[in-house]
Amino acid sequence: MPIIRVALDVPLSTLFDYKVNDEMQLEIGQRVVVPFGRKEVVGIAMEWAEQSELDVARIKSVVRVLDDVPPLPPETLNLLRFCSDYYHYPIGMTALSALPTRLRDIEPIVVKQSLVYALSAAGRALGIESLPKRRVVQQSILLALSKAPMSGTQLRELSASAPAALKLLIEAGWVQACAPMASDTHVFNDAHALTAEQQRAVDAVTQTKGFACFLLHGITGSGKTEVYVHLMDAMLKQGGQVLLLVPEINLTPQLENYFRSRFPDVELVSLHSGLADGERAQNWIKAQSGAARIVLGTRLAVFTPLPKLSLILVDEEHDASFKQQDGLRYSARDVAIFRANQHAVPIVLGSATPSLESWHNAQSGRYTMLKLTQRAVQPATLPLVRCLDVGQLPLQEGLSEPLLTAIESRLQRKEQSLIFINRRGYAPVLMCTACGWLSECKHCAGKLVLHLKDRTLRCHHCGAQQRVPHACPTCGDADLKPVGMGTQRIEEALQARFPEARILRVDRDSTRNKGAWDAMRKKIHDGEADILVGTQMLAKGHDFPNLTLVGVLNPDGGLYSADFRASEKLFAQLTQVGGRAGRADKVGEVIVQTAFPTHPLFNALREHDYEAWAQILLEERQSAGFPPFMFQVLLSAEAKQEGEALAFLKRARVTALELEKPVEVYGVIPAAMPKRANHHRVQLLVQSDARRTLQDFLRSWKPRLDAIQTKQIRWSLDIDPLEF
DNA sequence: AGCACGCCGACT
DNA sequence: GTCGGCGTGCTC
Repeated sequence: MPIIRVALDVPLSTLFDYKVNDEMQLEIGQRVVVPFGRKEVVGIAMEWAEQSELDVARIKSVVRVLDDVPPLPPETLNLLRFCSDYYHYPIGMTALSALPTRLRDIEPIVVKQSLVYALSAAGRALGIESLPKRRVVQQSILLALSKAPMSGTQLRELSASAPAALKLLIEAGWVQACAPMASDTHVFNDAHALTAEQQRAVDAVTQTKGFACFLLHGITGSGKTEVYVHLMDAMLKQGGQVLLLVPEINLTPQLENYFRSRFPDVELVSLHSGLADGERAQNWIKAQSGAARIVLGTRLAVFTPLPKLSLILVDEEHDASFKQQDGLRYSARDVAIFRANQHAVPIVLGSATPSLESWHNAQSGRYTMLKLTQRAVQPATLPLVRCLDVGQLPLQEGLSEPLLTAIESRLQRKEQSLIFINRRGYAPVLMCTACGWLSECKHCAGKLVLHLKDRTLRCHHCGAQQRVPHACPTCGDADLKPVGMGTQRIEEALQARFPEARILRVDRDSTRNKGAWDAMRKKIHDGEADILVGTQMLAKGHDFPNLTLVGVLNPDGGLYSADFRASEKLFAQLTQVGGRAGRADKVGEVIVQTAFPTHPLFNALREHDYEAWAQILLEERQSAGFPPFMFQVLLSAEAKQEGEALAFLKRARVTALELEKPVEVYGVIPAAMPKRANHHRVQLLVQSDARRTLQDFLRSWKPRLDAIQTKQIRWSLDIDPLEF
């Protein structure tokens, strides 16, 4: 009797053997329901085996094969094996975490036939004019369908009553439902002519045969998206599928609409964690069948099977959200590169501020550099960047007079200003002026942040909250002072200074409720706000057409940080937020308040010279022996008892040294946040100048780590870590 | 990871 | 006498 080896969602690095009845139609890559312990679970059939190493009596049988969805193709299984191997994460958990949740259920899914609606021959013959004008919704549906067929979901966006109106139109014979056509041609709304640089970039990619990795380095406003769109068009013409990865869910709905408007009759799906389970599974299925030609998604979309994959695009490739910070700690950008190689298709990494890893690879010739140095949009020049030395200037509630003056001039001209401060809340800490007591979290190593709006002290690490005390808990003194600035305090200070101004605060607190961020975005667009105060949430998202001033408050934490990537991140962030300033007829202005106005980061920012900055950072990294010149793995452990976590890592360290591999094993040190939610956190870094050496070491080390007795601790390995 | 089994303390 | 605490061990 044949044996199938199945991947199951358990933290063991093995597959599980099951018997398969002769009459059962089972293919590799299919989902199967198998008995496991005393439950039935879903697994993925990974490989056939001649025989099992186990006693035949102990082997159970596959209960049933799920044939609701075609099997995962061999490339996907290989991709999963690669990820399990490279990130040293159990194969079963790797494989199952790549499936949409709904497909991990033992109940088969009902695949919805994707239908599009089009004008019928009769409908075309009659013409929209013959429909009474007062049927507004029906009119708008007919108008939309006269341009291109649309799906039910797309039509629903026209109006809430579109489904009802559509039903009437179908009954009256105007409209018919049909399967989406699999034609070789598609509509491409080619609005603008490409610049010479854009055209060169497009040509370079379309002319490649097989795998190649491109780094598209384009300054803000240079039209990277236009390059993506033309590349998509070229690949769609060849009948291919395109995968576009973006950093965050926030951005997907707008991007989705944008690409729909450029390719109105092309089936496009999005994949991200914000979708309902059912919708995500249906979209995944459309991608996996090849029906969806454009797949737009966050990092999790990188695992979606795509039979006609012909191009991968990674937008804002430097963004840290491509790295998963728990479970399978993969980098979607790196996995995407592996995938492109595996499928022998080109991949384009786009950014105005590439990660040093990618920049280094482009410099050394491993990737092909494509540069967009000209702005494709008005104004033709980048914003003017000015640094204000806070050592020389008095601050009122964190704001200097020149910045306030700049804001005032915008208010007079009815233009918008954005004040960027990466701290939410009112003040980062509360202090007793008498004894020096600071509001600290009982459960974490961090400070409690003062939120005046609801008079609470809150921990941003564990979520603990308490009322603001009336007096110092240590000495009883009543004089408690907020120290430092947060978004709420800046909002308050600006409101006091400009009582007439309409100020909008945009941070995680103000956008928590569903739809709040969308509503704010609309307000900003409609000119219903004069001053925006916000965190990095505001750096991303869409263009604000009337914004001409960006003020940056206190970015200095990123200059001399213990985190060696902090200044790389800060430059990217400031470039991104600075890029919001300026409108068609007006060059933007960026004002940075800093204690270090002569820091090389600000020089580069003023000059808009990413390359010079990257050069400085690369030299620093090389001499310090950091990535991208070194490859790292971080072993982290956390436990309620600090001693337990320490003992585990010390044991792990000894084991590492005993292997006598050519890797550098550092000492056991506390994590950047040494205590979080009552768990003490420690870590151990190992690095090597070669990926292969590090992987070779890990292959020996991981099983030994698994063998160490771990009672009360949680530990994890992070390959190519971004956060420490 | 679940989810059992298993052997010691306070309750109807 | 039982309910239940979470330690340890297994899952094809």
